[in-house]
Amino acid sequence: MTIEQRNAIYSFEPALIDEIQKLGSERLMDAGEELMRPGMYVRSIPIVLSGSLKIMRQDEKGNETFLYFLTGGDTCAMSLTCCTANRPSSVRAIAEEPTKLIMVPVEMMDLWLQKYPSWKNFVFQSYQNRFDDLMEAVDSLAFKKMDERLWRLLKKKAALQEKRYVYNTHQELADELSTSREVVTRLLKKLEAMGKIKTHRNRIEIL
Amino acid sequence: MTIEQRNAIYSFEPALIDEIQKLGSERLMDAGEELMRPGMYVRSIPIVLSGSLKIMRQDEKGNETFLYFLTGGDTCAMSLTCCTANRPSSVRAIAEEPTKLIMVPVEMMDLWLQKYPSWKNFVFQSYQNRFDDLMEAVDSLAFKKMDERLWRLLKKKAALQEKRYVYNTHQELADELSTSREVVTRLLKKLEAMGKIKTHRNRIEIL
DNA sequence: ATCTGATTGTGACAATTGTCGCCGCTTTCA
DNA sequence: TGAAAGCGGCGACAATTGTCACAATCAGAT
Repeated sequence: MTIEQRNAIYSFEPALIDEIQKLGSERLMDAGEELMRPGMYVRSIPIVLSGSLKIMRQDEKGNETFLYFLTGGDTCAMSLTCCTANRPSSVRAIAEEPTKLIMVPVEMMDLWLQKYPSWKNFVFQSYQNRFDDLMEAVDSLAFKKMDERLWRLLKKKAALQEKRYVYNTHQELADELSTSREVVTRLLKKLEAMGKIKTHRNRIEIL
Repeated sequence: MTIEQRNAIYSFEPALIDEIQKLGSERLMDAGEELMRPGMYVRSIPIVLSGSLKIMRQDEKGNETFLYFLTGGDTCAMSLTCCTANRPSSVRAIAEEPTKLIMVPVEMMDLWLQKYPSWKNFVFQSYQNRFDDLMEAVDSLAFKKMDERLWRLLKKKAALQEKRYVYNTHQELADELSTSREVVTRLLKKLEAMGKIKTHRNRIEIL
């Protein structure tokens, strides 16, 4: 997928697309590769062209919890704010699958905000979408029990790649839910008994 | 506190201050009064002049959880996005104490973004601050046990008004933490035994 | 083929949190 | 003054989640 195709979604002006292609640099990431970690200073804004990024929050002791996914056309709100304020990231971003990004230098942010209405819309739309995503994460953490959180995570992962299978170990899922491996194993058994999934090694089938 | 005094913080241009005063309308809220509820359409952007707003997330079943406070100079990021996109609010905003707001008509948003650099900075700064606040809320929900969440909430409430006393019932605290009254009572006893607080009727003393 | 490490399964138990019932005290208001 | 409602305290128990120990199974490397 190219930036032109994304254009259809956000109606970037042709001149803006030119600039993005001229000044931005493409980056290909393998699944599991880390784009950003807490404390890191970000000097360019990533726009996802294809694949997906998993955004995680980390506490001081290294515990993690999943926040949301970024997919095609999305950008990281954290980058937008961190870049402009020159502050370090407070989240971790990992490629969930092979992912293609275009990295836009932070210097363009301000200029384009003035110059291109579509860029301004894109930025504001991104903030709004990320707020919604965070609200969903808060709902899950505050109101749902672990079994439902696990089930929702599995469905979201399956939907991402439009596949029936989720390729994760119990430990990986536990890390994303900030719980322990045994708990995930236990709840997966429960979901299996309920007929919602079928477990395999390194792979879970959504029914 | 007037908009001029906040000006020192955000360096609003004099012309912008004039416009805010001319076009905005002041609103006084009693403690506990509701400014916004989920599903409500917002047609003006509130800027807090004095006092504080409590922002809560609600799920479909009416459970609530505290997200963050807005205090002097803050504005609601939800309003910024909801107004521009004409979408209903997804949070509840309640005055935590007697609170003075200035309500700015949403029509000004776009215009001022072009016209006043300080407004643009203000808006972006607000997004960033609210993101930070939400991250703190997520940390609390994902990584902290109830006793520490309660303790942090009490400290935050005390700091808000720079007082030793927090005037809340156990039930109110339970609602903000999305737990039950008994649990709060139990944990308050524990905090009292640890010498961190002293409980009174309708009032908790932070030591 | 065998070893090794990663993955999954399981039982027992502890800690935390949620829920119920009931009590006594205080405040409010009729 | 008396009733009702709100507030806080307490004990018992259930449900959920966290933790530990250990076994069984699978996949890949040598």
